[in-house]
Amino acid sequence: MAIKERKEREKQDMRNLIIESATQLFLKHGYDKTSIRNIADDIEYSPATIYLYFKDKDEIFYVIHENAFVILDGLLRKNQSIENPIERLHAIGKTYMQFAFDNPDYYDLMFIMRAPLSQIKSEEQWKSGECAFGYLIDTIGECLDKKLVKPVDKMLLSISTWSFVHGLVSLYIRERMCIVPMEDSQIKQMLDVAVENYVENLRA
Amino acid sequence: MAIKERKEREKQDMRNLIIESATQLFLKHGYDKTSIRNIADDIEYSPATIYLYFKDKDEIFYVIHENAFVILDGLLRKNQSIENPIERLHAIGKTYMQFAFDNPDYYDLMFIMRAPLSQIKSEEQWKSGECAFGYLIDTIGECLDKKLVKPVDKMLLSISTWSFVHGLVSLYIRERMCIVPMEDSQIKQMLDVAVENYVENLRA
DNA sequence: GTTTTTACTAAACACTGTTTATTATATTTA
DNA sequence: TAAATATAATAAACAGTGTTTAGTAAAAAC
Repeated sequence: MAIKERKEREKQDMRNLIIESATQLFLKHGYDKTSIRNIADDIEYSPATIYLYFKDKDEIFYVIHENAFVILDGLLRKNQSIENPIERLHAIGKTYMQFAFDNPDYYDLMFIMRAPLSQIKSEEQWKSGECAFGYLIDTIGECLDKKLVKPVDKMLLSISTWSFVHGLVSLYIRERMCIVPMEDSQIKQMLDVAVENYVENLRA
Repeated sequence: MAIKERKEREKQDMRNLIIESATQLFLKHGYDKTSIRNIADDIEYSPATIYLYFKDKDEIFYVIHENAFVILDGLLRKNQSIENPIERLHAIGKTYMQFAFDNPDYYDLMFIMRAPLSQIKSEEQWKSGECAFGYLIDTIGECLDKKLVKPVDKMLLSISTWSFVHGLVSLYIRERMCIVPMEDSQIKQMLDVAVENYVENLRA
């Protein structure tokens, strides 16, 4: 029954083809402007074919979403070599911010876009997300354990830290920082300083 | 030439009618799910008529956007009676957050939605936005002048403070707080504590 | 009373995500 | 090998979107 396995492989290949095309189009033009017909044109199949491999557009969204979390998680964990946890925390913040500026469309998809909840709400699926957030919690836990930062509830500090950097990044990405009377390069520089300042302020 | 004036009045009335209907529909179903045809049905005119009063959907978006900023600005300034600027800052943060939770669709429109830049980028139009943000800057300036908070660049602290609360609020509104293993009411409570904790940490 | 301007709309255009009925091909069975 | 069945792909349609165009009634100006 090698045919069944080949078919299974071909099915997965087709899914990969669709995801690759969708990701590329999405990173070039953004999610909203990537239509099923665009993807179909790109892979030279009819639009209806895509629905043989994915339930709907949300399911494609979700796979890209999952991939993005794997990428971010990998980047964040590259800071594991930094021994001092508060310095590591600082590096994590900078890495997170850099990821957002390098891949604004990924960031949008991950943390800003109104998400297809049916897919995301299930906790299983958030695994890689929980993983990245879990890494932040662990690092902050280490800072607290070693009394390097002022004592405070671990979860509170984790949410606060994430929210702080997300706030800076998302206001920038969604172009609300334009009310600040500064040039773009100056603003980006200030956002960097803001993260630095925030982490320094946590110190015990 | 009273006819011309009456016509002008009628034109403005029609614009108001459209905006009122659009706002009501938008607050009920969200922006994306409010179509020009929905508005047209509601006011009992043809869709094409709306284009005689507004250039496009973005222009309707922008008027609602402007109105929302007037509302928020008014709410924030109600805290002016609080004399201690750092306590006022705390109150402003809580008011901002309450506004977001009470009017998530307004908040979305104001600070999260991908905005029609053509309208918003022009600084004139951001007037009320600048006004609300200006009020934050002024309050923080007062805190700095009176040496109630640790010395730091005024603009940096203003952006940081805004970003912090925006981060908390926007992650909640766009349902990313679901990775935190807590119930909704607990999360909301924690967000409140986070703001309190943040302001306390600023103290000199 | 005739002309001109204004207010409005039906219908169309070019899109969107998605579904259905149909066809051609590949696989299985007799 | 030939007929029956299962699979893969698609053309066409459905219901929706924002927006434009051409045409019609009513109001205002002359």
